[in-house]
Amino acid sequence: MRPGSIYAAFGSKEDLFHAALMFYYEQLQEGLKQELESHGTVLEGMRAYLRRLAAEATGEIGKGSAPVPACMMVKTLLEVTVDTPGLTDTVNHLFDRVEQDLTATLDQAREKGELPPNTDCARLARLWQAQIIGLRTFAQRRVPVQAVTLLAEDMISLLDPTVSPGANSHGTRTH
Amino acid sequence: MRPGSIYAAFGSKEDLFHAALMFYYEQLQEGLKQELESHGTVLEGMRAYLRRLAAEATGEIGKGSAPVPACMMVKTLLEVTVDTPGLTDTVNHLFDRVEQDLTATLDQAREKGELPPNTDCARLARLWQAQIIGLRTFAQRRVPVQAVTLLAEDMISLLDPTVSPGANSHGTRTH
DNA sequence: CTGGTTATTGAGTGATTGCTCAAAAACCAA
DNA sequence: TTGGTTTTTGAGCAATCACTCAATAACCAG
Repeated sequence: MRPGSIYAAFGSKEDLFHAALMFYYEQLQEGLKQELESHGTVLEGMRAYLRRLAAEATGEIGKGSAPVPACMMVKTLLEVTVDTPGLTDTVNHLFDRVEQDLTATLDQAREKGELPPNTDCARLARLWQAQIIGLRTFAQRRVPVQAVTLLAEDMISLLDPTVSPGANSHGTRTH
Repeated sequence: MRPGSIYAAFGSKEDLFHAALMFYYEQLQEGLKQELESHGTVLEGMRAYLRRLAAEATGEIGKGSAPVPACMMVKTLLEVTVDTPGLTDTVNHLFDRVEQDLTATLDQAREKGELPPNTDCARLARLWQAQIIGLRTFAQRRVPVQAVTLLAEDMISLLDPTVSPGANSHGTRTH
């Protein structure tokens, strides 16, 4: 495809990028949905999603696939400035939607009794979002695969409402 | 300053960027050192550092200062590719150094009895690093200042070896 | 096959980028 | 002040970038 076709179809580079970002978000959403559907509890699904992100980032999925690159939404968030107001709005809107998705998911978990009834799910959703961002970004480093895997497990332990941190993975469990 | 001066001083755009990254890392290091020196325990210093990052990112430092932009190292990590091998090496080396700095700091905490003696400090350091990345990146979103502040507090609670997550901030403590 | 619609292309254009360099300016020890 | 060194500058150059458009090709219902 040459530039003309693309401009005919999308209008401008920014519009194309906008469409790509939307598509990317839908893929993210789909990935979480898949994990939630294939696990017994909501929290198990979310934990599986974190593990999946770690596996994808390290390229340890089908063993033949290349590592998934950094999160497009994060990359965009870090590059937008005052002179890209359209993209700034778009990426912020998408992050809001991710937050809403996670909040709704955690609300479900709370309703099912997987979380304490007084849990502030919006707040917990932001904590999960930060973990996802931290995990995927960390995975961009040139580190052993195991460092990413263990990081995901540590995050899962931290976010698990039934595990006490005195017995967490930085101590007794390893070495 | 015009391009000629800069090229005379630094050689190339990449060399200039390299020097800027180094300087940036030294500032990071200095910031952590300051917080460690002005607090009673190592872990208190590290918690204060997380709060400081949150405050800087939201522009709530002296109330007159603009929000600190996204982390230069993270932005670089997410942008380097196979055709910028020099920068890839540099940024990975700097992340390694941050990991070593955090590991050494946590080792101190362990030696002082602030952490269990069997703590895997390198692993815990990576968890801290991921929290810092997640916090600062999250703070780039157009969200209420309080969302960032609470996120930092939640991370601090999670990383606190003396607080049980059943009594964490997403439930009983708030609302 | 035909006519009309849609998609793709090659060739280009103006703006920006990364960089160079000779000349001018600033600096500075003797 | 002078002579030599260092810094800065303006002008410019090749390459890339974002984009356009007339011409061509592909498609497709009748």
